[in-house]
Amino acid sequence: MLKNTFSYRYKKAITMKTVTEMTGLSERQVRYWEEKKLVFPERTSSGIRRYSFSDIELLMNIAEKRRLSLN
Amino acid sequence: MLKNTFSYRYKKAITMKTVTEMTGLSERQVRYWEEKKLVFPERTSSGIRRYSFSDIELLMNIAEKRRLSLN
DNA sequence: CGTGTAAGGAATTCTGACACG
DNA sequence: CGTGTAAGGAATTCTGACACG
Repeated sequence: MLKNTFSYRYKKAITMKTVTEMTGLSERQVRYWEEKKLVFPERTSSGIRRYSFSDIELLMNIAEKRRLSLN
Repeated sequence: MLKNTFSYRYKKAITMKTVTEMTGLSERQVRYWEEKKLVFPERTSSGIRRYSFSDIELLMNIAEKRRLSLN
């Protein structure tokens, strides 16, 4: 059961559109932060990025910290 | 923490391609079982289906039962 | 540096239908 | 009944580049 719990959180299964909707970030931002080695999506065989819920939380944390540093 | 655990499992965030890869089912099968009221994905504003990990487990359970009944 | 955007192509998704059995 | 498939269109995703500041 615990094992499954973790797999839900870390399983890379979510595509870009859903990520931008859940985080409020733009595609550009999400890809840029990947370029900066802040997030590491997997890729499907055709090159589509797939993120985990954990990745999404990470992105939201980064965004929040950035907001705080700007104010 | 527990609340988050459940949200990972039930959050509708996964699109068709990933579902077919995780379940081994065809798109046709997944859509047909929806037609039969066995699974209930959400839809994005543009009409794209989104499934949860729970949905995927359900689909795998259905597939497994079907396999057993055929043997 | 961090992000928006237009460009062009490729992969994904959708529906309704026909086929087979 | 349950599933495959071809059709056509729409939405998504990708990369590399230019722009701005």
